[in-house]
Amino acid sequence: MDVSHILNSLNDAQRQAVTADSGNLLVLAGAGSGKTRVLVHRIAWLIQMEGIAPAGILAVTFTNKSASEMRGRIETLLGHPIGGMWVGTFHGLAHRLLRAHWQEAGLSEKFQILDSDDQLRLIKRLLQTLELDEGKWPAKQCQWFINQQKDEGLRSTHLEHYGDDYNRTMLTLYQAYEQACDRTGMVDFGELLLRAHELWLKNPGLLDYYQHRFTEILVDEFQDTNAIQYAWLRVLAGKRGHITVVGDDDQSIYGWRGARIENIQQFTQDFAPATLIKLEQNYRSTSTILKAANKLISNNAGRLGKELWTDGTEGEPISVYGAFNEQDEARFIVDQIEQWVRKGRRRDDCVILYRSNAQSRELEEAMLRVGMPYRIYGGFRFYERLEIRNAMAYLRLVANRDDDAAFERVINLPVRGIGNATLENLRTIAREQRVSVWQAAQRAVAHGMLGARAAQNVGGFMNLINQLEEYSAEHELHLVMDYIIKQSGLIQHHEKEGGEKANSRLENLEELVNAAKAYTMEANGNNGEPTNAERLAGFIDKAALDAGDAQADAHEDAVQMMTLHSAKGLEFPLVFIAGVEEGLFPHKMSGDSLEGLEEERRLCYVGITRAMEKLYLCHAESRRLHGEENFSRPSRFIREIPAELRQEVRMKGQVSRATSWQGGIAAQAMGAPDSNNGLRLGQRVRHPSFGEGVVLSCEGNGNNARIQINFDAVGGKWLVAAYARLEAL
DNA sequence: AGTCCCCCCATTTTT
DNA sequence: TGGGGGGACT
Repeated sequence: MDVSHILNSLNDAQRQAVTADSGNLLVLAGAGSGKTRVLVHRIAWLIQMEGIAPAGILAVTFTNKSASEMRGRIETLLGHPIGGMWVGTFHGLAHRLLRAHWQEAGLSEKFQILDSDDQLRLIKRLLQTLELDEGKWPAKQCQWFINQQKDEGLRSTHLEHYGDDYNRTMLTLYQAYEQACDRTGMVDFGELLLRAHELWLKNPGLLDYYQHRFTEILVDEFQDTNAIQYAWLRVLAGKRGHITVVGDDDQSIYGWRGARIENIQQFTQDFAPATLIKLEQNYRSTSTILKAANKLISNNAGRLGKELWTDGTEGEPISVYGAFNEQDEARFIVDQIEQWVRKGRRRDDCVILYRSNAQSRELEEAMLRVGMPYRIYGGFRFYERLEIRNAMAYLRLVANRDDDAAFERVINLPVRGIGNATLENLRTIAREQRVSVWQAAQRAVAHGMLGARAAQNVGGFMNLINQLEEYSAEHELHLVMDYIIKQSGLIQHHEKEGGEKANSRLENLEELVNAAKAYTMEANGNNGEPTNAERLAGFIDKAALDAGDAQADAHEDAVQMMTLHSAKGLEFPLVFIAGVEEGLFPHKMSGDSLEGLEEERRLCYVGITRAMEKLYLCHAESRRLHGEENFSRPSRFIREIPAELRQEVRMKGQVSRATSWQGGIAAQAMGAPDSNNGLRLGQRVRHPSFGEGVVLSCEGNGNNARIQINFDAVGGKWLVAAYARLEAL
């Protein structure tokens, strides 16, 4: 068989990885080394050369985006649809299993996915029911606790029944939460994985079937797997299964949400015998950028070890700009991008990366000031938007009356005179009779347990839902969606809000109708002819599992802005990393533990390796944070890059921010207006005891003048100009 | 039921 | 500094 189309475009290491004997394989794939390509080509190799049936292959990713990208690339390479192959996210695959085996998994046939927002709402309600003080036990923290347990594979029954107040409270809550989910057939994200794992353990026959079916398992971004994902894979692979994992321990940046870097570090032992292949040739960056990245990451301990190289050019040195403050930093970056654009390059090719979202504001303002188009990644995605969630809640109730989360969301939205007292009544009934709130409402209305008005309003709402269901039985999904947003009164509700916001909400609702239509076509293509009810349920699952895109309009040539985390996997010719300062990056919340610091360093490694041609690292002497001025030193990460690869960008003599920042003022304060030996803002100075620093600002005049200096060694200080004995450098 | 005000908080994000 | 959430007030 001709395999040239699979192997031709590959380098030696890639080819080795693609053609490695069927068995356990760890591909340690550096940034920009062709990781996805190897995965895709290996799948093609297994099918076309090893004779593995597509249905024998399971490919796992973390995000829907990479799953669909992989699916597309496999189909392109094979030249035909993937057939029986399973390609999806951990959660998507777990969901698929649970839908197929809901009985064995101990679930209701109509179980629904509880996303984070509904999960949080449920926890808040439980805290109230349990009469726990929400000040002492913030719902967010409780949610965090529960998810953390599930990520570790722990149910409430696994936890100790003693311990301190915190442990006992969390245990009580966790138990109540599990009961509430079971009662209403809700499955949260962690539960999908946990149940799927338990499904293996509790049903040996089923496990055996899947172990024989999936003889080849491939996992992307393996360094991001958490304990339960790892356990799930391990059980499935069993003693016989062959597993190929691809990842990069140096790009493990999600430890804080349960990812275990140990999983990749110990793979070759845990899955022995296993082959290790390193992909170190980089096709993205200049050698300068790669050297910097290599050197930086070499400060981490316990690495599997890997050194990126390129046969490309050396490129420009890495520019380091020390700004006075965050405004200066932003302006500098905008300046550089303007120059780039003037040279005929695209704004699309530029990205500004930052450690925390709060940093985006200043940058945005600088962009707006000069009218430069930009796009910020992050924020709410389509199915996370309020209006979409509201509309989807109606659809969910149509599919499943016992969906308490959906019920609570829309029972009084738009307002239909059902107040908190009525709702509390219903909740109590539901709890006491161990039924869903919908069922409680039915009983309450039937037995006259509510006031006349409340009963009428609740009855009206239930009629509406029933009516929607009747309609849905006989109409296409997108028509149902359209009917819902009109009949429910959601349109009027959002219209009332007025303004630009209302417009965009209404547009989104229309878009939801389109999304439903698109889903129908997609579903019809995949599974023959699903019934209306099946399509409806499928659409609801899709919305929960795949929140959709953050932004729809991507046509304008605009500068990209995003956090370092969300930049993983992307590449840009021109990269700026802003706020490379101690306390911000590495962030002070992570800096006190070695693991935290090393993860920050990996994050920096990720940032650097995004750059193809040119990299700027920026830091500011002073930065306004939470309303107050902070002084910080350049990040240690800058120093960890060899000096010969860096180039300091000289600070400009003047900062044109506000008048108080005009250069001459410091000199004036020194009693030497217009002097050319005087100090200006940004000037480097030496103090006999504090050492070297930079002039930041000054106040007052004559003998009372005070100068603010950010010293390298001791940080920000105000000094009386007359006594400061400063020496200009 | 809706608005307003005050207080508190403040990495990183996918499913 | 600013946003979000919760409580109190109209």
